[in-house]
Amino acid sequence: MNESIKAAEPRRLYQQIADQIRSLIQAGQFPAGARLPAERELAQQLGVSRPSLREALIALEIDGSVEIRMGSGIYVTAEPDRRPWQTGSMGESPLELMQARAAVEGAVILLAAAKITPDGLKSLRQTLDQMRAEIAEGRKPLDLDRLFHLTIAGQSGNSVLAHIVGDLFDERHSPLSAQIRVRFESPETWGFALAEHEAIYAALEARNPLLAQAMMHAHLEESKQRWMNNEAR
Amino acid sequence: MNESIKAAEPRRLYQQIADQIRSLIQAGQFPAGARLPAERELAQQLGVSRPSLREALIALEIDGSVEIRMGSGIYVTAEPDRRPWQTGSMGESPLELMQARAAVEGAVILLAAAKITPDGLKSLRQTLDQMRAEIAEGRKPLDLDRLFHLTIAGQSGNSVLAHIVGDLFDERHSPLSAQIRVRFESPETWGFALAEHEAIYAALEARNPLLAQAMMHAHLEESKQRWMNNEAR
DNA sequence: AGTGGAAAAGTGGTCAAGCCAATTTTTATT
DNA sequence: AATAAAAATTGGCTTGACCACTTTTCCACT
Repeated sequence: MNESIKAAEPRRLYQQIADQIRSLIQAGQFPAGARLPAERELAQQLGVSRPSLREALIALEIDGSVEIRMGSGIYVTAEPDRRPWQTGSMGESPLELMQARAAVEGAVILLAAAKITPDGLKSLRQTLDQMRAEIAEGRKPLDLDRLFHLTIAGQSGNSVLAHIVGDLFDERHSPLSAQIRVRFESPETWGFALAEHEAIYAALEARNPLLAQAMMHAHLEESKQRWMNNEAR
Repeated sequence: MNESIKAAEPRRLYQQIADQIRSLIQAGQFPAGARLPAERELAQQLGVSRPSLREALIALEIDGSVEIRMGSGIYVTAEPDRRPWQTGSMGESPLELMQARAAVEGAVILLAAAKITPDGLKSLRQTLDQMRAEIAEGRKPLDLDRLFHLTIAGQSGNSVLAHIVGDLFDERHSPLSAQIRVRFESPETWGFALAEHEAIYAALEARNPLLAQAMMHAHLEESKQRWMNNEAR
């Protein structure tokens, strides 16, 4: 384990160290539940200073890879055992993301339709109008799309859910891997998406939770289909 | 800003510092886009060492609150502007967390009931048995409770959703405020929770999505009621 | 007066060494 | 053999130093 960290990389050292340790865990050198070498020893083995290693361990602790016990040591979490789903499917995919959005945003919009305020509707109206203008000018209304969805989430009156929707939209539920930014709409399809937004808006305006949910589900399903068609090319 | 960190807390210092900085950001002392004081200065102001502050900044960088630029400074990310719901309701509460769990876990268990595997059922069965044993010995089966819920989430076959449920369970969707670790069950009520888990299990075993969802909703609602009763005392 | 380049200052990045608190292991005592 | 105390080990935090990068200031030139 004399693998010194090359200083040629632009990435911060702690990130490199953390990645290296993750690799060692993944490779089975430190199985779940195992205790890592002591900080002083591990730092020496990796050829870095102890504070730098500690920074890396913070990152690993935050992402749940390790558990640090003072006076005792650093343990690989039993995470494989704590996330039984990892025994099954392989990583996330845009389809999973979409399914998750359908599940969450479907539930969220039920709440939102029941509680939506005049200001909320007004805000959505404005967002839609701005989207229309952007599309007419040939631009991609990404931020407005986001704003539309997050405004609805906000109208649920539940900030935890709103937070989740925001994270979903920003694809922050990819543990590490999905740095790919998935864009479901393409330049040609924003018009369709806008029409679907309008249908969602109408259902919210009518304060019809089930219709709103159906419209949201339809929108997300169409969006997924459009993406799949786009990917197939 | 002479707010020294009290050393009396069992939490790690970096977490305390990170939380404090998050509070300052949330309070508007460092608005989005603002540059924090230099590390040396900020450490002094907070009454901690610079390496400890750096550890906290790692955590903040990872959760997206700040961006660290070498030679330039530490900047608050433009994140607050991207969350319109913050103009509305005020902070989270355990009730909101519970509502969010009902929404998400309700959706998740629909998927899980349709796809549950024999191994999944076996794992749930084991978890329930272990919970029973722990309760019989007067212990609080917190980890097992978590495992039960996360196993179900895993059986949804959607790792994004599973991840969300895990985050919800670990209360990672509280931006700042909910450092209160909410424990919905009390020593006396684990027996009830276990019975509710059994009902959920039975519905999953019967592969009845709507029944499973109803059982999950009932469980979470009862759990909430028990917590509220507990809080009222 | 304006501009460009170099130097200085400021900032984060990393390291070394030391001491303290918590846990584990070893040793001594009963 | 069991228990308590001591020693060793381990992580937690601090101080201080030097290096790499960025920004600001200063000076020379046009």
